[in-house]
Amino acid sequence: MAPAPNFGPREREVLNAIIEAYILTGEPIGSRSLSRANSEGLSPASIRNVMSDLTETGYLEQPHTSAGRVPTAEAYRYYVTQIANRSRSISDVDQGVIESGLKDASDLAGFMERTSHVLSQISQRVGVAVAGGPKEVLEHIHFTRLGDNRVLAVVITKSGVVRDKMLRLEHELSAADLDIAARYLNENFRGWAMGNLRTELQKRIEQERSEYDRLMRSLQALYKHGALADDRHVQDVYLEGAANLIGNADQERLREILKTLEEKQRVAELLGAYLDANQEQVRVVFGLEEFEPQLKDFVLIGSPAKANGEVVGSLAVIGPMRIDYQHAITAVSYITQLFEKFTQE
Amino acid sequence: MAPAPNFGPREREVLNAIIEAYILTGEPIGSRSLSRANSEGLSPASIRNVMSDLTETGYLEQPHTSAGRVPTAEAYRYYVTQIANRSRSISDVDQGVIESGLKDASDLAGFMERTSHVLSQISQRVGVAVAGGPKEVLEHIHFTRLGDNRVLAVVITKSGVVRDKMLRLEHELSAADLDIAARYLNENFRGWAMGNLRTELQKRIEQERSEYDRLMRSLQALYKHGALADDRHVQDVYLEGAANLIGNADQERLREILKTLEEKQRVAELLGAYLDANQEQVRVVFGLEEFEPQLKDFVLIGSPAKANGEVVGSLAVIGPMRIDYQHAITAVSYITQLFEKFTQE
DNA sequence: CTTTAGCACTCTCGCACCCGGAGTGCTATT
DNA sequence: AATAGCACTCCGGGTGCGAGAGTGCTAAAG
Repeated sequence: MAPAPNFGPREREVLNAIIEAYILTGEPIGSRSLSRANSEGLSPASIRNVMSDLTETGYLEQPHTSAGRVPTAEAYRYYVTQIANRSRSISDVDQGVIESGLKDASDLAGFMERTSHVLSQISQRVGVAVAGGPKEVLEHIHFTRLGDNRVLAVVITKSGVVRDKMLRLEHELSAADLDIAARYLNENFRGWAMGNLRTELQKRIEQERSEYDRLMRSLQALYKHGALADDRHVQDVYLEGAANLIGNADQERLREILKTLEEKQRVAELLGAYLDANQEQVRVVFGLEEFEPQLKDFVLIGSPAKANGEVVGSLAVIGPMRIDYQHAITAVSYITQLFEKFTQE
Repeated sequence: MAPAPNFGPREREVLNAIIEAYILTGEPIGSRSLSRANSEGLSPASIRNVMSDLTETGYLEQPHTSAGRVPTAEAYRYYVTQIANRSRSISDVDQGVIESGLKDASDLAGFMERTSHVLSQISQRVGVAVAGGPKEVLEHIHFTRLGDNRVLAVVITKSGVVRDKMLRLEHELSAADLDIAARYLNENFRGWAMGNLRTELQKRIEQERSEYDRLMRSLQALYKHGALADDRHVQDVYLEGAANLIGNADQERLREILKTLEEKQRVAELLGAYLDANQEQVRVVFGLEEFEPQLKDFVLIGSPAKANGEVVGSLAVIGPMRIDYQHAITAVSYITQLFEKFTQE
């Protein structure tokens, strides 16, 4: 509750010890076992007093009277601020897992897929990687006639995301018309962010009142049918490790969670909502239930993925609050760096 | 066991009744309740005799003595042959679900994604849709320079699958070189199956001994780096409804199954292995454990998806043997027809 | 005033036990 | 051949009990 907890060193140590023990074992921690584990010597009774205080200030909970204590969301929040100040060097074994997992990724899609895999492996939770978004920059666009009034639009962005969409037009457009439209877009908009491009193009189409301008008519038809993709359909989501959630909840809850995570676009929105383009570090977000009630007591550990300074995706671990934060944070951080190297020209 | 079961009408009826009741309730079926449900009147004792026979011939099992009977794989196999002869008309409500679920699919990827969703919804099991494969026919290929020796290859197939791959070449190729290579491929190989195309191209490259042929050198570089995609990386897999498997197995088993289904390429292989290009109907496959031990006691209900006569993907429902076969079969069958309409020129 | 030891109390969990319900197999009867 | 009756089996749920772990409180010790 208190945003700036008034802990003495005693309280802090006990709290940290409880959190770490709980993350390890998953079972409520009692004063006796804690005193035994922590060789510093501090009798169970004293620990009990501290625990009692921490329970009152809302950092600990008891599943039932005469059970051990369990950390609350507030406790984890505090714990993470502690961790942020520690050394952030990644362990050798994690580094090995990541590099061997990502080494033969050749394209962006492959990199993202492997990233979600590696993240789930290291964290033993759910790994997510999202590619794309409205900030993506146009590299090249191409239209292909498929006959029967259908056109396939392929958009390639600078970071290497490829987006294709089949359009069903009302009227036939000739191959020449399509070529002209593509050339116009490539020449005028190469290097534009997709979001800006869409609004600008819309403006130009509206300004061009002469109904007989052949090019503009083509563009309008193509644009109207979504050749440049809507914001929400422009993201690839790679998600792995759902199986790791088994055992953390009862069946009904588990089913709800899996259903939620299966809606990949929703997951992409989640990351988008909580990860900030300006953030420099990995962010740990509690309170996901504000966005999605099913994810109560879950935590998001994520970072935007940048290519040449622009955000082109995000990486994250999602799981229950009982999670090895140190591991997860360093892993996300490390992969973020690899991503920048991977995509830089 | 017996490939041609020597059932009298009595046995057949009892067996069918047991299977249907078990599919409905999921609990072992006893003679008493069966006699009560089936108003035809046939005393529990008589039913017991029949059951006893069926147990000996391997069509029924008892979880333990003095429990009801449960159908074996053999029983389901037999049951499905029965169903194949019944009316295959789809129910109105299923039809509604399918059509509303698929109606605003504009491109192939969207269609397949919705298909997996709809299939999982109707069957209450796992829905799978796979797009692509070596039989896909080339419509158009395009190369884009991305700088730093990297080239993005985009392959569009006749049915609308788009496949992109980023290549890292040893030597730079100019935009002009890439255009020439793309034009060569488009002019010579449009309409070829990707599998044949690859082998033919390889042959031509080898025949062309003159090291100084610029075009062939470009093609070789592009081909070597997989511009035309390997067989196994050429398939998009859409899988939904994993959450529906909860409750059908204990936690450990469930975890294994989810892990297995997360390996999408493996799932694609599974469908490829059991669905035959020549089959005209929906196929029901038991004994998946031969392919993947984790899928013991699971069943595959699937069909290849054809576009203009060529197999370009597959649709299926996967789940435990206790499944509503009638529903699932008609749904897969119906969507297969929709798919053909959707893709035909 | 803080820390610690002691003690009574509480709650869960595992185990043994019992009993009712559902189902079976067998036998005698129609 | 079909059925009614009957003894038997097994699971599952409910109950009772004791061990273990943990707590809160109080009183003594530093």
